Amino acid sequence: MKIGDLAKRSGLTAHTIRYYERIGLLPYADRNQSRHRDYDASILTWIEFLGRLKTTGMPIRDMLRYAALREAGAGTEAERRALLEQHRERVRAQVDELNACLLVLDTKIDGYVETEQRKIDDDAPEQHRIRGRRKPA
Amino acid sequence: MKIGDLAKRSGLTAHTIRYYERIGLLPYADRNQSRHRDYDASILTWIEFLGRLKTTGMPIRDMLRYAALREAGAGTEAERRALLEQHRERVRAQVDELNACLLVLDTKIDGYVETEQRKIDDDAPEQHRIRGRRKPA
DNA sequence: TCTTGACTTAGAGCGCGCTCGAACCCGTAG
DNA sequence: CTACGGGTTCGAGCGCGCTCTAAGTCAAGA
Repeated sequence: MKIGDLAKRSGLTAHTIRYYERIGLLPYADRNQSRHRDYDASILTWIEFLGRLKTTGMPIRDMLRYAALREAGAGTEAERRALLEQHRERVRAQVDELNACLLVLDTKIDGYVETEQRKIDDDAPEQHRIRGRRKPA
Repeated sequence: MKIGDLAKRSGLTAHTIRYYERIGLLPYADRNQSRHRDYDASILTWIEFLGRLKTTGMPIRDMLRYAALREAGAGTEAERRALLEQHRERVRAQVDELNACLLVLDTKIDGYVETEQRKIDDDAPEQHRIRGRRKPA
C-alpha cells in the first residue's frame, strides 16, 4: 500500500503520515525499489489506536513513550499497561469534568429559555398567558 | 480588586487576564487613579463561565462571539442560547466519543493484564497454575 | 517520447493560546 | 530619599501539532 492509499484509508494526510514517521510515532516504513513507502494493512490498527489516544487528549510526547515501548517489543507490557492505566484515569476525570460542565450549560440555556418565554408572554394578550411565569406586580 | 488579586482568585495569571481583555474576552476594566485595573468581584462569575467553555473545548473565537453578544445586552438572548445549544451538542458528542475510547482502552489494558498473568503462570511451579490460561501444547 | 501525477526529502510556516521581556510608573515602608 | 513590590503598555517568543513549499525522482499512459 502506498502512502496515498494509506492516507485515504486512515483519514490522515500523506504529510501527516510522513511527519508521524519522522517523529517516531509510526515505525520507519519499508520502501520499494523507487524509495516510495510501502505499507502493510496492519499499520492501520496502530494508526487507529493512535487516533484514540489523540481523541482522548494524550500529547504526542506521551504517545511517543508508548510507541517506543511497543517498538521495544516483549518485556515492556507492564510499563505500557501502566501508561494506559494512568491515561485512562485522566480520561475518566475529563469525562466527569465535561459532564459537570454540561450541567452548567443546561442551567444557562434554561435561563435563556425563560427569558424568551417572558418576552413571548409580554407580547401575548392577557388571556393567553400561561402558568404564572411572571412575578406578581 | 487589583489584577493580582483577581489572578489569585480566578486561577488565571495577570498576563492572561490582560490578554483576555486585549482580545475582548473580558470587558475593558475600569482603572483607578494610578491607571491600574480595578475589578468588581462579579467578574469572577464570567471568568468561571469562560473556564467552562474552555474546558469543553470551545475555541476563543467562539467565546468572543458569545462575549460580544453578552456585551450587546438585552435582545441577544436567542442568539446566545443558540450558540450554547450548538456547543452543548458538540460537548455531548465529545463525551460519547471519550466513552467509546475508554472501552477500547479497557480492552487494551485487559490484554496486557493477561500477558502479565501468563508470565506469572510460566514462572510459577506447575501445581500453582490457575484456570487454564495456557493453550494446550 | 512526453506528460501527468504521485511520490521523495529538507525545511519553512502557521494557527492557537498563551507567556514573557523590556521599559516604565506608582505608592508605601524603612 | 530610596528601594521595592506591585502595576502599566507594547510587542516578541514559545510549544504544540501539524501543514505546506520547493526541488527533484520515477512509472505508467497517450
